[in-house]
Amino acid sequence: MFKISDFARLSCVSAKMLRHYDEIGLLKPAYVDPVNEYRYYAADQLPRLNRIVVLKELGFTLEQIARLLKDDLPADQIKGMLKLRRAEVEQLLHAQQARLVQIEARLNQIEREGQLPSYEVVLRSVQPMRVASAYAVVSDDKEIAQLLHEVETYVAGHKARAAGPPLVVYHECEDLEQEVEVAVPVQGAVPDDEQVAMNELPAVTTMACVVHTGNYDAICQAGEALCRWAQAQGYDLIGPSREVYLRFSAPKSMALPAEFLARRPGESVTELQFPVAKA
Amino acid sequence: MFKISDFARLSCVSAKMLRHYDEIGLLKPAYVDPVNEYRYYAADQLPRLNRIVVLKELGFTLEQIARLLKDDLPADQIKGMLKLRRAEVEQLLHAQQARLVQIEARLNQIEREGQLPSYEVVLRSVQPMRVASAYAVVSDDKEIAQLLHEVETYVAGHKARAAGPPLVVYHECEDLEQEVEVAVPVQGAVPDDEQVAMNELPAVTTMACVVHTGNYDAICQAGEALCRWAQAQGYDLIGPSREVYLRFSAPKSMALPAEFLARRPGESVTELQFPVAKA
DNA sequence: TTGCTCCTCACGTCACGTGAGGTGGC
DNA sequence: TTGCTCCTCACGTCACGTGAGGTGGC
Repeated sequence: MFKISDFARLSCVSAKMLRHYDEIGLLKPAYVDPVNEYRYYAADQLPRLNRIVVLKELGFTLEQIARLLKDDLPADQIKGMLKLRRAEVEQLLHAQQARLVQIEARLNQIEREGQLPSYEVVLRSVQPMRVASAYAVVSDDKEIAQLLHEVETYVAGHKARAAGPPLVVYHECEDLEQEVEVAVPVQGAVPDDEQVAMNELPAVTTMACVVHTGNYDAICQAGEALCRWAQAQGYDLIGPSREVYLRFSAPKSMALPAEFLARRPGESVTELQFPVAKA
Repeated sequence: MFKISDFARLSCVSAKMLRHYDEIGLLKPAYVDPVNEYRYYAADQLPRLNRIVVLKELGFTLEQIARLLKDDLPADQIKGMLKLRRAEVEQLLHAQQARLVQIEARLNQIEREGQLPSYEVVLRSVQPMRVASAYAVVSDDKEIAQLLHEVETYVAGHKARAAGPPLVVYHECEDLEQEVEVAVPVQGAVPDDEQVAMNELPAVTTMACVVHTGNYDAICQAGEALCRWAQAQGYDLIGPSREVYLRFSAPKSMALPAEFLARRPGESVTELQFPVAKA
């Protein structure tokens, strides 16, 4: 019989860990002195402890190890747990590889530009959205702002609550003529008129997003950053892109109603969203 | 300004996480209502949050992210942290790959034998050890047991405390003649005589160990398991092997003193130790 | 007798998730 | 007014590490 520190030395497992394994019932000492509660381990407990150590190195949790070490556990179940673990490790492996690629991309990028990128691209999935929206073919941002104002006024006029920031969906582009859908998410519904109607924007599984802050005229920079990112990561654009106005501040050149501008102080904040998929 | 749930929806970061980031000072809301403590976030806080999300995906801790986001952090430091992270990820990657190999080996093994292996091999490093030991050329286990008894008696006779289980080091082997060192670790020292002397067993960085329980005559099975393991893992034997008697029970054929046997009840437990290195 | 070893709490780790219980806002 | 949202605790996670404070063993 060995005292805990001797058994710890023999097995290269710390006394604290041995106490922990005792506590959770994974490896009970062969004998516990009833007077002073000293733990005593028998030599033939070492194989079990070694097995615990090895299974831990394979990445099993202590709870899983306890299950694996039940002596009546059929080989099929053991195989099942190993296969599960294998799948998890493969998963982790791919995640780490992806990480490594991202880190290296960032290192290269910082090498070139001397700082963290000005635009961060994040992937997310967006839910379907009920919107009041108006379609139009426009060639100018000013027209979009104007239309947006109209849709918002219409929604407000019908006592519907806006359920999120307004946005524009860029449907088709021919020459300089752009078909856009100017949309305001709403809870509930508003009646249709000739211009505004209730629509549902579809869900998008993988949306690449980038936020542009400041002068709206420079938003094309954000778009370029997003395109470069998609290219580098091997993503393709697979649907109409969106522009979400998280904070709206119209360029000075736009003559918009004063009350419209007053409600949107500070620099504009716009999010570009590109539906993408791996090429 | 957005309420926490709106900002959570926009960013795909849970409200709980936002509160957490507030608490640790990573992302404070732009405004907190002094009356009801409601948090309000500004649209232009989204780029920072996106950056947090992206850096988290790279595997940085929140504390590291906080450091990375200090606006006066020089590019060199950012590069340094990225390189450090890259090294860690590469490390993890290799560890996962090694794991995967081990898991697959185990799956194959269980496929063949229908159960977990009877012997678990573990790697550990062993410290140098002060021992009282006797050299001998033997051809029979019985002689070893006899010699061990003599060394133990000698140590006990000089009132030295045994500092661990006795062991045998297998130094050289020619034909059937085996040069062995029978050793008892001691604290302090004993005087030398013609047979027993103080020696130091060297440290071993990588010792492949396997525990054999039960009939000592079958210990060669453990040795074979260890050899197969070393072969499969690409390890070479690089020094004299050891046999540690964690619990000694002599085969019936050995005529050992009764008092010697009486102190060692139950089945014998022996650990084989092979110093190894990657081929 | 002295120092060493063992014991049992209790707290910390890391990044939140999950209630509990209570209050403000539309 | 009702239900929704927000708030602050407090506890749990996972596998221990790190003391604190006290007692037994040689």
